[in-house]
Amino acid sequence: MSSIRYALLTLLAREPLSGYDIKLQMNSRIGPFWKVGSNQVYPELSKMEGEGLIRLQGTEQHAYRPVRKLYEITEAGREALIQWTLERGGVETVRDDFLLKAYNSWLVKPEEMAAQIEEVKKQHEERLAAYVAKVEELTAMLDAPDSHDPIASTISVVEFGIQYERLYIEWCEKLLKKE
Amino acid sequence: MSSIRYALLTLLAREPLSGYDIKLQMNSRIGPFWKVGSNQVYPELSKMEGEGLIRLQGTEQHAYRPVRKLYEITEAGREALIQWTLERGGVETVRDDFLLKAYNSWLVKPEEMAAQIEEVKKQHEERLAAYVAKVEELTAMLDAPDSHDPIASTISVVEFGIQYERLYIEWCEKLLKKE
DNA sequence: ACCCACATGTAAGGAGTTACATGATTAC
DNA sequence: GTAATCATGTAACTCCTTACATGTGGGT
Repeated sequence: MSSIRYALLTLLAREPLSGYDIKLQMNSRIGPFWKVGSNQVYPELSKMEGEGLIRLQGTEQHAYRPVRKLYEITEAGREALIQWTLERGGVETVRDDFLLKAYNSWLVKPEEMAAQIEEVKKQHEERLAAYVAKVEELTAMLDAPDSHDPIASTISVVEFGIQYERLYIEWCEKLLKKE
Repeated sequence: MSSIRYALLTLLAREPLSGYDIKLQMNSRIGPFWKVGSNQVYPELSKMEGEGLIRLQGTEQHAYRPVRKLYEITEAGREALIQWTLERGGVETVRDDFLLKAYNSWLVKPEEMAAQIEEVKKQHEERLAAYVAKVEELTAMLDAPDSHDPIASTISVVEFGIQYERLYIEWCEKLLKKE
């Protein structure tokens, strides 16, 4: 279960990063799929360093700022990540508040629900636009289609995001028609 | 934030239920969207009873078994649920392990990843079949299309599930082609 | 004046998982 | 005899969210 550590390793397998970098990438690149707060990143990095999954590559100091600690993945970390990647797990629960709210739509006035649906739809349209831009950016970076290129893997995942947002938007439209 | 209490109220708004009933319904009807364990259900029911959102409708005793406590929603509970339903919230994070694993596919041998993808695809196909059966069952129960019928709301949510599983399966197939 | 970006971290608490405890009954 | 179903509940634990704390420079 404990997947946050694999989320960190996933990013570190590609390039050395600081805790702050990881936090930023989580909230943009694989953004809406995974999120972490600083409270989880820093203690987890320490733990993982203690277990030999990552090591401190070096530190940087820019003027007045706190020391920036760059971590890199170790061979043991890479192996642990590969093992986890091939491990099988159960299907996840979706756990989306709005699905529950839709389940309650029979309780409220149709016009009030419609306003709510429109709002949710708008949020997902914004995400869709961000994903589409991301895929275009990534595709430009990838010259040859190669399944061993990390960028190709990233594109696949973001494409899932695009399909998901499209489905969500279409579903919202179907709900609006029913009201 | 997204608290379990509204999930309980959502079910109780439709019919009086015991904690055990709620647990069962969570793991079948709105199943893979939400889940609860008994550790959460029973304390939360007590809390909600104390706050006047639900009340004990009565108890049943079948032979040797523990007393079955049936709860029903109160007017205050209904109002709280309606308010929450119309409240706006942010978009949720998807948080699916397999998306992270796919993000790591560049690290592993294509044939090993393919086996993993096939396995995941199979799990989602099983879910899809369950949802399709559920929708058919619900549609048969609904005679007139009416947006104030709770069954209509349920169908909408399960239809989301169907679309989601289909998208997941198609995405798996696309991954397999890329390998 | 005030907030944001940078970069590390801690604290408090709520949410969620896994396992356990009771105890008779039915099914393999 | 082993497990599952019914029905309640507790215990121990991990995970995740929200907020705080530090401290300077740059933008509005």
